[in-house]
Amino acid sequence: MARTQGSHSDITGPRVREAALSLFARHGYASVSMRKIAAEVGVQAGALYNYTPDKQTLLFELMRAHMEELLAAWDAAAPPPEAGGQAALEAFTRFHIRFNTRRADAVFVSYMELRNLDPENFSIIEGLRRDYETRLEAILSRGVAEGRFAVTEPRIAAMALIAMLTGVNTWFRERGRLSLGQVEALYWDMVRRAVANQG
Amino acid sequence: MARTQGSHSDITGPRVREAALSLFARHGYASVSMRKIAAEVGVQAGALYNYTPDKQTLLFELMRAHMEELLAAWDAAAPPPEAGGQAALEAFTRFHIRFNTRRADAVFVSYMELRNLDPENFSIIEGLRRDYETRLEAILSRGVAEGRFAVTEPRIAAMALIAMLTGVNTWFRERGRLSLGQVEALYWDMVRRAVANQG
DNA sequence: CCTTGATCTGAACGGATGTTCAGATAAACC
DNA sequence: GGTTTATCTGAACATCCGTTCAGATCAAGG
Repeated sequence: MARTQGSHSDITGPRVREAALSLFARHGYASVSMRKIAAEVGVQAGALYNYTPDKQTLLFELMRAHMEELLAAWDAAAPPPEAGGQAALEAFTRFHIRFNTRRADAVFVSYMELRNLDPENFSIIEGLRRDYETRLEAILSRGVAEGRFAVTEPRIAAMALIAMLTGVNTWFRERGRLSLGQVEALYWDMVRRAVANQG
Repeated sequence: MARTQGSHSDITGPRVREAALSLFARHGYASVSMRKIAAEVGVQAGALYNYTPDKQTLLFELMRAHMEELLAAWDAAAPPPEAGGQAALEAFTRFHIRFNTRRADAVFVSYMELRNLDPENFSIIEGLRRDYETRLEAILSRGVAEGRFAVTEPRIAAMALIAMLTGVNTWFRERGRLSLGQVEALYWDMVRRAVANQG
């Protein structure tokens, strides 16, 4: 087994993943060869196999790591259960925009390359995605129980809101006209009204 | 030039495009070889070059046709300008869901394969996409002028709503629990409230 | 200082890729 | 019915693919 001791592989491993993520996001998994990834790292193609058993696993591990970091980050940032549904929904909205815009490559790859996953790998990633949707669905249901939200189909509303929020990535640029805080406020306004009880 | 007379090429041309669209949607442009498309049509790979100059043009024409049909279909379905912004927004919402769910493959390809387009082809498709967003932006601005919508950033709201509506494609299935009409109603409810003036 | 073991190179493998083209095929026209 | 013309085949092309592996390299540990 490689990487068991403190050699420079502890550096090269992350560099392989970074190069792969960046290239997969820009050109697509199928269009990026192991030789191109190796060239980006400054190494020959064969050396990559010290860090991944094959190309498919490299893709899968990138996606799995991203989804698990997403879930862990939200679980760490979520308000306590005694907070109201409204507060939780605002926190979720702002969290999702902030987290996803900082990891645009990983978000992009985790969505676009699903069909290049082996069936077993696909269902694992799909399961993690469902877990994330379920977090939002629970918030919406809580708000309905409190009488503050009017949402007849919480699961579908959760998917709709996540799609809307993830869409920020297609146009947001760090140095654009609007700051991240302004974008969060704009979207939170739409989210709040979309599910509010009195409208 | 091929296809100038009434031979069976008038049949084969569309069959090539259908096979390519279906395969591109399922496996991705880069993963689908000309030989696989040819096999789906029941022909050898070389024969495809009677219908497209190369693989890139085949992809581009699929995307261009889809975007132009989308714009034409909306322009034909849009309420007259004297109709209110609210009526136009409802029409847009229902149109977008209906049109996109019936052409899931084309929608999928036109979004996922953008990075596999040559730069010139990319900017043409991007322009058509902007045209479509502008249609919705104009509706939102009209509603604001009428005092019925509260939208401070119509362009961003348009992109947000389109992202939400297109997300239907990721989960909607023809024979699922909800009919297309019910889905339209659910999303129209969220769209209406997200931009409504009084909330 | 010598051994150990992780890491990398460079070549090789079988196969797939987009595209071209000479020649076969067959349908449409005069 | 013979000719034209569109269409298709089947082979060939140069190139790239993921992956393997014997041997070189080189830093660390005893």
